[in-house]
Amino acid sequence: MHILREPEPEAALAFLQSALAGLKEHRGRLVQVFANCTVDYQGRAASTLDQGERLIMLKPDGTLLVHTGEKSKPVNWMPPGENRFSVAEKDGRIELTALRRKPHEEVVRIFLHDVRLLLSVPMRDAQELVLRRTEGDLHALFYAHPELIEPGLVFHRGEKDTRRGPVDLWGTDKEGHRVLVEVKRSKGGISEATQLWRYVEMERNGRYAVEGDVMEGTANVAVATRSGKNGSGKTGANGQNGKTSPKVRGILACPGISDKAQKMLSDHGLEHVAIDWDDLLQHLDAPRAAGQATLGRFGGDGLKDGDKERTVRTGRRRKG
Amino acid sequence: MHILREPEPEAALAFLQSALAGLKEHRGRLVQVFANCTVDYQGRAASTLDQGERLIMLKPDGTLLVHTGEKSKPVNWMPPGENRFSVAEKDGRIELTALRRKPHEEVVRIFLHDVRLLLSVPMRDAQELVLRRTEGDLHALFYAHPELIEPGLVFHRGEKDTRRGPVDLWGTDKEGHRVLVEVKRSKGGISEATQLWRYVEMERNGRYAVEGDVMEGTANVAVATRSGKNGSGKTGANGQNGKTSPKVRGILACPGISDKAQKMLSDHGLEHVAIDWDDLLQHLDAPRAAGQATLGRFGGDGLKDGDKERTVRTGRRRKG
DNA sequence: GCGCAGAGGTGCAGA
DNA sequence: TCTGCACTTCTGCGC
Ligand SMILES: [Mg+2]
Ligand SMILES: [Mg+2]
Repeated sequence: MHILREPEPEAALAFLQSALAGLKEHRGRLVQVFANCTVDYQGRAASTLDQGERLIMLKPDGTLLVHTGEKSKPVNWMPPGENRFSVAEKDGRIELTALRRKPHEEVVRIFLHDVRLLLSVPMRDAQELVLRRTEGDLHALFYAHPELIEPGLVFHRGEKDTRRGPVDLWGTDKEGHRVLVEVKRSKGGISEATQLWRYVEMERNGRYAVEGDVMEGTANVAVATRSGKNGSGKTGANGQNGKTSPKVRGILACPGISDKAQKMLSDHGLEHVAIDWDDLLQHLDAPRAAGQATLGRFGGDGLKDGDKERTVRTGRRRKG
Repeated sequence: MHILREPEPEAALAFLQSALAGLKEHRGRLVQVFANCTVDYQGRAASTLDQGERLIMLKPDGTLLVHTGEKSKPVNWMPPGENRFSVAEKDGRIELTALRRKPHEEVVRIFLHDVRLLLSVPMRDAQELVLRRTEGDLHALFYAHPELIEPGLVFHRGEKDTRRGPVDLWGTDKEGHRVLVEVKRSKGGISEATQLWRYVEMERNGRYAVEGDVMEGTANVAVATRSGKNGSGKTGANGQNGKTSPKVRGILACPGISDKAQKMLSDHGLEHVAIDWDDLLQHLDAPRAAGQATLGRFGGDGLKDGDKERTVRTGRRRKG
């Protein structure tokens, strides 16, 4: 570990040159510069940042972060990749530059007016984050236990590709109707409702599936029926033009939904199935063994009937 | 500035207690801990992270960041807010905890097994980032110069609220037809095309505007015409059922578009107007005075005719 | 490399 | 506080 406090410009330059050269040594080091600096960025956008005290951080994978004393996001940065760090002296001040060519030509130039502290610290870390309560957890759970969405439902596919992107779950209900389910880990907004509609609209209209252009004057068949004045009433049949069959249903499975989202669903005869994470975690939670998510004991319970509001739980998942 | 290298647990504890107490002193300090640690998180989701060397960073605004030697995003974190940091010793090891109640109950617990370095550094910074080439720059530019989108176009509103969210620009073309424009700073994907469709579908169908439910059996009128086999042909009139009038056009103004997005637009008779940032910046770029974006000299040039591909440029904008 | 979609997204503005 | 939305989003995954 190397530390240099309040260095003169020459010493700072030497330190940084050495630190950059050794950035990837011995499983990698974290290099930090506390300095009064200005920052210029050019790339996907462009920015300037006048003089102030910030923390500059360099990682062995090419990551550059510039943090101020506020907020959780860096004020300037460069994502990891084939980035080239360089340091040079110009007119008596040190210029630290990060440059990349891919996937966009980008450059961050940092002018160090006054270096307060320099660090180079080895970072050994073999562990990976284990994250639970992800959308993937819900996918696995619902796929294994479609009855949690609705009795009689069967899923044939996860991540089924419509021609408008992949829908989370793809199945058939007990009436034999096609069912598309889009799952969200948190409250659904209008964009999530719209995403579901994008998939369902495609599946309801074979016309759109054609490679070429849609014929002029043809009427769009996507239509909604009443879906309950208060949003929790019986959804009833989703009105659909008789020409397209069988009926295609769309379900947004998530905890809660905004008013606009509910309206969007209603407009197109789509449905919402509510998820309760607390219930889910309370019932599951147990299995701590490594490997795949344990979707063990799972009866038909945890399923409140009557108003398309249900309950579930999750396993776990490794990040990355 | 305080530095403590390879401290004993007792010294580390004392340092951290003092550092946390003085976190907001004198315009704020940045507190860092380099340590071999494990991390537990509970909140919107839940995670565990086994032992490894990481950087822990605390900001005066409540921000907590835990960085590994890889990636630009922290492996664990807590966003700024009314967070409470605390440190304590348990079974001979130090536990650093961050807790918040709003907007969600969340806690990050960090167990420090071996502290390598402790820092508390003052951070004075009065400057704010100036960012250019934002979507907002395009909004202002197009609003002031609708001819860059299309000759004869007039905008009445920016950020006009449809009942499905706010569309960027709202105007009338020279035929007297309603035009909705959604602007994107980078290439448009299927979700951006879908977003535009969400707005246009609403404006084309007064039926959806009704507070109550949509009637069963009504046909959706949104329809596409041929929009060119190669996507660059004459868009022609967007076929629309005669019942809804006047015609409502939708334009996605962005640099480039994916195939699926183009198909989505074509399916619904929506259009794409291409943006060329290089052209824009080349022509503008000049004004460096502070304050509002200068949308000065702007003729009808920079507008390649013939295939709904045009050109523009931007001003600048302050972040926050 | 492109494109889609999730994220403990974060940050912001408007109601 | 909630909602919609941009973001130099980042990041993972599939094609
Ligand atoms: Mg999905
Ligand atoms: Mg917009």
